[in-house]
Amino acid sequence: MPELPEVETIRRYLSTSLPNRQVKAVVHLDARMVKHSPITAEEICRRLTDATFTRVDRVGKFLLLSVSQSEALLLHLGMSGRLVLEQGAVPRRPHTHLVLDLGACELRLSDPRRFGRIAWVTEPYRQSLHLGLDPLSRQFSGQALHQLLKGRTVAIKIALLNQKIVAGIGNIYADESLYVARVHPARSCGGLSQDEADRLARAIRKVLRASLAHRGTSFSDYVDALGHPGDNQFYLKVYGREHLACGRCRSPIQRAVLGGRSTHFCPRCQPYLVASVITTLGQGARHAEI
DNA sequence: ACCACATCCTGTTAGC
DNA sequence: TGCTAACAGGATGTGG
Repeated sequence: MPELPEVETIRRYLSTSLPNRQVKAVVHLDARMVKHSPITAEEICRRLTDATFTRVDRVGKFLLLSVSQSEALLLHLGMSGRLVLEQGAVPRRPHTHLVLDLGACELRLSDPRRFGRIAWVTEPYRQSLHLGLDPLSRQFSGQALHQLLKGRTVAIKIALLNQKIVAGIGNIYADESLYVARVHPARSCGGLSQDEADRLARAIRKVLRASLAHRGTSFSDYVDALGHPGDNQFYLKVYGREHLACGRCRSPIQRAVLGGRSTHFCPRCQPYLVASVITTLGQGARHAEI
């Protein structure tokens, strides 16, 4: 699933190859992929035709292919989206929903499950997308995270998936980050201490940066803009590792369902009860015995 | 404001 | 072996 590291890997390649390229023609655009767009698929085709890309940005898991100071093509890869630059002679994959003729090559978006999205956006982008902090931005810190989670009751895993709080984390990196931070995924997010929020913020950055260095996680569909898979799936510590030994304590990794999403964690390294509560319970038990 | 749950979609896999 | 049903999940919409 393309999350921040995967989308950023694609962005880095496209930002070296797309700017100054002109769209000779919109060869194909499936209107079913155009969602929450202020203009129709037909109008998107009109604005793209003969337009020249100026820059490529990422906001959370969204890609923004700008054609001017204030207008951009917005792409989201959903679950199974692939965005690749290919020669026109290369056969198109099934479920290809967008094809832009760039002269020397084609930019193609395919997405079997169609959870992705194509839209047109105008400045200011970030406000219109209602996204929270980018975890790789300067503003993201343990203190900022603690503040964002304060007063909420949802499980921390669910909060991390909420793009309005932090933008870019998906199911894989939520589980990986909580494992590194040693925080149980079902803990109420508002109940995290400042120290735990600090650990979690550091873990999120570490996990995302490591994945970026491995050019993303290719668990099922993800490939980069050249069609190559990433390597980070070989470095996952909990995701997809149910029943396998925890790398720290050898306990079997557990899988649970949280908010309808499969959730992987080490029950020993990520205790549901924090140390201070266990101490209190212990004292209570002693009192009870006396 | 916050939260739980349903919805979209198709390829893959588990189960009978 | 071959069919059907369950499962995977990001964002959004609805109802509480």
